[in-house]
Amino acid sequence: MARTPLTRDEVLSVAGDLVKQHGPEALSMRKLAAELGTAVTSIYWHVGNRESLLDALVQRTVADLGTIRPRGSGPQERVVSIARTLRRQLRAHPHLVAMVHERGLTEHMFLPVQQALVHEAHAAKLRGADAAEAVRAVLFQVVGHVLVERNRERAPVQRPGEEELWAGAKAVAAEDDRALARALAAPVDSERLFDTSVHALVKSLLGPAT
Amino acid sequence: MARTPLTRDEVLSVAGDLVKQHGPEALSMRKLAAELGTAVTSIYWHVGNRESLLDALVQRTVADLGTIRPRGSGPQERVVSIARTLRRQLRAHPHLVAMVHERGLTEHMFLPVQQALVHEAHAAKLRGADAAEAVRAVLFQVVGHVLVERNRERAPVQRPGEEELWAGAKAVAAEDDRALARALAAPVDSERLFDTSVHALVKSLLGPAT
DNA sequence: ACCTGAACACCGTTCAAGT
DNA sequence: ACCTGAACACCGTTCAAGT
Repeated sequence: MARTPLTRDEVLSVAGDLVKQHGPEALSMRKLAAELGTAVTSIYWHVGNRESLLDALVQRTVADLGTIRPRGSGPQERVVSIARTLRRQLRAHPHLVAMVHERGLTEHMFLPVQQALVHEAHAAKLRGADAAEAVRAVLFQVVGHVLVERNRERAPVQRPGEEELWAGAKAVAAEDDRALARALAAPVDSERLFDTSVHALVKSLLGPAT
Repeated sequence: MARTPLTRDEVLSVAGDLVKQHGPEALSMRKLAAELGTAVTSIYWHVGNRESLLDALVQRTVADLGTIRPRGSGPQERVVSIARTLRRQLRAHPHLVAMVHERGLTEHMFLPVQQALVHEAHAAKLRGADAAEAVRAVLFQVVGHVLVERNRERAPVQRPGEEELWAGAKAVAAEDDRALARALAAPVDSERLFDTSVHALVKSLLGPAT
């Protein structure tokens, strides 16, 4: 029954799989030990405790984050492309990204993106504090949107859902605009909404001064 | 030692206090029982179990959410005022708001805000699907920003922090823009950033078509 | 250096028994 | 109708003891 010697890497890798699948709250030291075929206490020798195990997983995630290659001709298009890529990356491993966030390593994780955004802001003739604020506005926008999306997806059936809220005859709110009521009753197309919002923000921030 | 009869309201109120102060993860049935001066099992008679206790707290929060009075002359100003108010409300009881979110009641909680935004979109001459998308874009923007803010505040010391990241001589990223490097090294003024972003978004969405 | 089981102090929940 | 303690099945962590 005796198994091959346990390694720190093996612990992290199996723990990472469990977290990716079911989230950090589903990771118990006892379950992990069972999965590894060792005594619970062996894990402690290799990784200290549960908290530092999770910390180590987070470090890995940050290190693994790829770089960003902006596409498009003008700065505005390229910023939108950066935003789209970032959204996709963040949505790929939601549990791990959430953990990175909780541990305050978001800034670190986003350094490459921020550099790419700085480059585009400069290309759009923004300088100094204006450029910094544009970069941060886009970053907040993207991360915020992803967090809202995540929350909506994780959430169970909305009660009452958008449909009931806006469909009924009592939907006075829609102010006699049937098309509006219909649009608000339909489920959110969050990818489309993401594009619209980013475009709108970028247009204001990087567009010609008015 | 025998205390006055336990009521469901009392359980909820004490539980609510504990959650407001230390978050839901700090609420254990045993601690709550101790606080109430009863046996752990008495709580179960009144509220079922831990999960439905938290559900009940969430219901209360949603019901307690006040209405919104937009200020300002034009639709753009008024939307910004709605956004500011919403941000303030969401930041007042972060733990409870997070729980509302997790339970998928966000939509319900935001009905009044959404109605107010619909009104302003109409005032800005938006109709149908365009109005709906503008309303949702603003809502996502505000909620997203608040979530990012919350995460940043909850997070421990950033390592490396923005300062080190952008200050060093190796900060090639800043592309010879000293003012930019300085701005990115300074801590985020997230209220100002919020205003900038919302203004930018609103200007694009509600402003004159270009 | 690495692994182990026993033990401690916590959980949420169920249940039969009390009044 | 309301409350109770005992018991069950879980936790994370420590520690002395093994090899």
